[in-house]
Amino acid sequence: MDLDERKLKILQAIIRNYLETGEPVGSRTISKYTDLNLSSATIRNEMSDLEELGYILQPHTSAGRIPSDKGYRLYVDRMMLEKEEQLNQATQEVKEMQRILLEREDKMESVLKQMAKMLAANTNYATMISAPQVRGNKLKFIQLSRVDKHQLLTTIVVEGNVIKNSMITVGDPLDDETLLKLNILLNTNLNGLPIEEINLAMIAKLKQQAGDHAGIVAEVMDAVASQIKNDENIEIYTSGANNIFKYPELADNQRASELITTFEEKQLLTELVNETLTDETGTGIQVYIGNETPVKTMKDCSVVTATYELEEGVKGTIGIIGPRRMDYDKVIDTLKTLKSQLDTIYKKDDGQT
Amino acid sequence: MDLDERKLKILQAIIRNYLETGEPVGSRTISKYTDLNLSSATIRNEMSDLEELGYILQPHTSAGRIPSDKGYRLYVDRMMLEKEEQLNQATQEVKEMQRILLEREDKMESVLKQMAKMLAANTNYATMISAPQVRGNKLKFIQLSRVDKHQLLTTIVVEGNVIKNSMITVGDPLDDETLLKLNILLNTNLNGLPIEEINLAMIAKLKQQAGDHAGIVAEVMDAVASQIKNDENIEIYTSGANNIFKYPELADNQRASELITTFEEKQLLTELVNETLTDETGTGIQVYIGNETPVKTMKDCSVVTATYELEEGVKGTIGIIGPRRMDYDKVIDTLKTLKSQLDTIYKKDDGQT
DNA sequence: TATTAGCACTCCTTGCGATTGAGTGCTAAT
DNA sequence: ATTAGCACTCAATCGCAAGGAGTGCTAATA
Repeated sequence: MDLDERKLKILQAIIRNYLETGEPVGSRTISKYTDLNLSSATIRNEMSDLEELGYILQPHTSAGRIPSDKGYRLYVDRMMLEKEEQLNQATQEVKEMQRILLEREDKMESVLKQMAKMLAANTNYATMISAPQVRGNKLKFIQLSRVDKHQLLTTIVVEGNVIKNSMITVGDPLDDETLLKLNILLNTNLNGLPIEEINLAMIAKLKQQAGDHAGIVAEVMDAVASQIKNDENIEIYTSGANNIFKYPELADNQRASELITTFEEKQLLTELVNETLTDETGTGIQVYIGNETPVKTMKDCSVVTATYELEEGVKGTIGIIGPRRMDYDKVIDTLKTLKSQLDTIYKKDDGQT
Repeated sequence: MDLDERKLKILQAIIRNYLETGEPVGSRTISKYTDLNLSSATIRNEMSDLEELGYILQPHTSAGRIPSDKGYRLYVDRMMLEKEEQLNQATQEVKEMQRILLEREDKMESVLKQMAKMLAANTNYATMISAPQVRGNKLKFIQLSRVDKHQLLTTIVVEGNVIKNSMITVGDPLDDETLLKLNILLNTNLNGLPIEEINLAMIAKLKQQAGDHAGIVAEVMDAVASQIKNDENIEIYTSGANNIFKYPELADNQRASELITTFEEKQLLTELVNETLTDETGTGIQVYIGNETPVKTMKDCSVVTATYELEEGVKGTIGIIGPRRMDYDKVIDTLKTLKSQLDTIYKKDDGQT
């Protein structure tokens, strides 16, 4: 037995209807719904077949049918194919984001939050956005400055203009000359170097050259190292977690509690980000249905993600989390638009910010 | 009619029992519960009085009594008096926090998150912590550095070692001498100045002295200004929002959704922080019961807050949000301990970090 | 006079059976 | 191959009675 055209149409009708209502859909509904002009009895027979094939299932005898994960998967895959080439134009909001993201100020945090918020408001689902991650971690600039007698400020800039500061407290005040020497020492040795390539030998050498001020060098290196650690700790912004209460199938205490924790702790979401960033498909849009999602607490949800690329190697993930019966069509459209616009930044003026 | 000793004891018994069970408590329960050895009938009479006085209320006829906000208030106030002088010693965890907070690195963010988490885990309520806020906003240090040909890095340090960076893109590369001049110009004019005192006249003067590079000065001033704006945007960390699901009276969709939104958006929580920071009582611990809380979405909750002071004028708020029938005793103890330990930092080595 | 025992009354909760209604599967007719 | 018709299933809903926790009131008691 195979999926002929008619079965497909019926399946589609079932899914569409279920997405709208959230209720199991019966044969009579479909017999009116589709343009096939078939009686409910015929539909019943077809539905029976579809169930046998695993595309739909019955919550209990004498109930209507609901799509299975397999059914959703088919539906989504077909939809993705249809959409393949169609590119929508960007809204004004997206253009504004583009502008601000390019500037890469510390406004970025608030822009991403705003973006998550906007998406959540538009879609009625929960959303998350990971801040763009810099892969190439070359040191671009290091500087020690004296803030007052006992305090030095370390400023570290890495490729992609990620800036990091830290304060160092010193016992004896440093004079200008020493400070200059240290700055030259650090910059000539470290500038342009990928952080990963800084090894113990190099640190030892620097310390030796710093003489009395080896302690300061050590603290600077600590600050650099913590940059790497920070890197594992992806920043993620979420919004619209409360939207899960709009879908009864997610709103019971048990599930809601788990989901809320997931959104609040964000730790688990990093898995999702890592997953999407590595597992590249052609389109950059990924759909996880139910158990397919890498985050266990979301096994009753569907997750649609898009990876965007601001500059070469500077990538982030946008995710929309909703119930299985999410409006895939709209969500994928929205993400596709957003993604293509964000990507445009990179393609427009290649390389340089 | 007044509250004699016996009425008070009965009220206390009702509240204690209700805190434990969450169920309306009847006269028979109390008659066994207390050491007063009174029959349930007597208790009934007293309860009737207590209800008339507004300390307790009945969800419906033929149900037991539950405490009213007024009842809780009396209970909490009395408890606070009893606790007045008793100071508990700090746990190991708190001591560790002390150490890290003192260093005021960018680790602070993760420490505060950790702290919120720990509190939530210990108490089974939702928690929030606001990052310590600097009041005195004197500029301590400004510096422009060249990162590459077209990019300048502005580093601004204000009192309390809050650091801010921003990138400035310039068309024509600046030579070292110009850069040095600009740095001297900015520092001699602005160093030690409270941000509020920087006015248009001063900016105009600086721009004039900067000549060709007035644009750069303008951008630096923007960065300084955004420091003030940031100030309004208090950083708040939350944890344990999922705990609200443990209390049926908060766990219905309507309420849960509102609360979750409050925790996620955090915007509303700043009101709470502002409230607590201005409205100082002696102890620094505040208890808002039900409608007393400044955040409307929490009208069915009780909120206990503590303000802590790391250095002079550097304050933050810790809050615990739970149901009305929260274990006030434990919560207040915990917060009191934490607060006193954090405050100790300030009192130990006054003024200087 | 304060306390208590007793009793009628209220009203929420629980359980249970009957009813309803949407939907199916099967069979026989078209 | 399609459809009409019918018996059957089963979750959901309703009504109702029983149960029980708790109150308020009254009259007896110490």
